[in-house]
Amino acid sequence: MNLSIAEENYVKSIYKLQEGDAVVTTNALAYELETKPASVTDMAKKLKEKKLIDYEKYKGITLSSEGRRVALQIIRRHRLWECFLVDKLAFSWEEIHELAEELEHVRSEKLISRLSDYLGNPVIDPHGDPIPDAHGKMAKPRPQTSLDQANARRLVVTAVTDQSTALLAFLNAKNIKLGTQLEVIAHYEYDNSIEIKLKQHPAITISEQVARNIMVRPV
Amino acid sequence: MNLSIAEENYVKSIYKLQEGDAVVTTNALAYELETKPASVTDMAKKLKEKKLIDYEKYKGITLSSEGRRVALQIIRRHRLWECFLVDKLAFSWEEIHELAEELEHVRSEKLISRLSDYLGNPVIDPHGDPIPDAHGKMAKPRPQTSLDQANARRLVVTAVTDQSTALLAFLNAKNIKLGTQLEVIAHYEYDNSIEIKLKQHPAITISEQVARNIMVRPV
DNA sequence: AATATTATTTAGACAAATCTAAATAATAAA
DNA sequence: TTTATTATTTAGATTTGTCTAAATAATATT
Repeated sequence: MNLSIAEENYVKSIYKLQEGDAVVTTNALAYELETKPASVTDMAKKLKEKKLIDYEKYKGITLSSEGRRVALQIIRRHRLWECFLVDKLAFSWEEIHELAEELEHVRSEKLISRLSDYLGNPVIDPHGDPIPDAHGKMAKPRPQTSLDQANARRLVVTAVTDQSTALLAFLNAKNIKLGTQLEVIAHYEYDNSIEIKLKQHPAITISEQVARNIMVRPV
Repeated sequence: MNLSIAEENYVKSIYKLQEGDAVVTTNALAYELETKPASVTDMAKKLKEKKLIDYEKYKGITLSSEGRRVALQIIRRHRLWECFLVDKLAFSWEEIHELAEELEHVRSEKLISRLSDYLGNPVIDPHGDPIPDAHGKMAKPRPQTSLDQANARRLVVTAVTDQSTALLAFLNAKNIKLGTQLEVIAHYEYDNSIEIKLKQHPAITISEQVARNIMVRPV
């Protein structure tokens, strides 16, 4: 089946919003894709026609098994390109998403399998997300939470949700980047600030606002 | 200026057909892009509006200086991706064109400059064509002719114009690939067949039809 | 349960890129 | 130079993906 870029983006977003098996609403999908609910309804009819989704009007959207297969292929392409951009072209993790967003639409099984081999068949991308293999199999996503909600002591940074230059500059100054390991020393109830320590650095205190935008997982 | 993929393909084809300064006709461009003359006329109006081409009705098309700049950028992207596919992913020269055709439309100056660095800033692509630098400067295209019209004795294979599997299989069997050096032993006037010799191989005779589809340059 | 609010869909329109068929211009042939 | 041929353009239609505004369904509130 030959999908347009628009159709691929819909499938990918539905997969993302489903998180397992939840039904995706028209409005949620419109918000995710930065489009209008009416457009989503139009596209839902097309994707149903192509048997990529299950859809009955007013009942929401879920991927069919074929839709899931297609979504995993797209995610595989996206995450492999992210690896390439970071490992080979030395991009930083905050720059890669939008580039991978374009590269992922080049549909060639052979290209992707060679790219994967070339990268050493990685199983997680630079954000710590698992990469589906050629058959769509992938490891369970790592349990990721924002730093302000993490309850483990020893953590590793997996992503930053706010891409503002102000935050990135702050993180840069504090030597916090993707893969940085840190230890939570204390939570201060008064303002919900958090004291953390990086190896070979003195402990620092960060605000709740910053902590909310740093994604971590236990290490 | 933000161009669509369709617009980029038109600009690239006009550049290709111009070969210096020739005026490109509506029909020639339609044939090149595998579309209809009426569609070319429509697009010509749009590209003129965007000041990428000079166009007056019934007078044909030429690129403006801005159009030439854009064309060279696209060609740069295309040829760098071809280098990547061959050098890093071990694709063969007959597979890379259509992949590069898609990759070239990812528009990021930073991506392309890093890719170029990563590849060692190559100045010719796997077909022997020169790669424009970031400012659009590029070496003169090498003098390329089809094997049946070459007058030099010692030649190197730079491209194959017919991508049919039959021809590729034939060339494979005879150990002829991109970069293969060969020597012309004789032209037979009777059927215009050509006798050639590869290093460490016995001389072989190839038909005019095959020779017409092998591009070479003097070595 | 009736009403208000929110979510979703339909109807109709639009822009981009294409097409076919018909009209017109340019060029070649008689 | 008139006629025939070929090239190009115009007019109007089509497809894809989108939109706005209005209508309808589902859900929440009083």
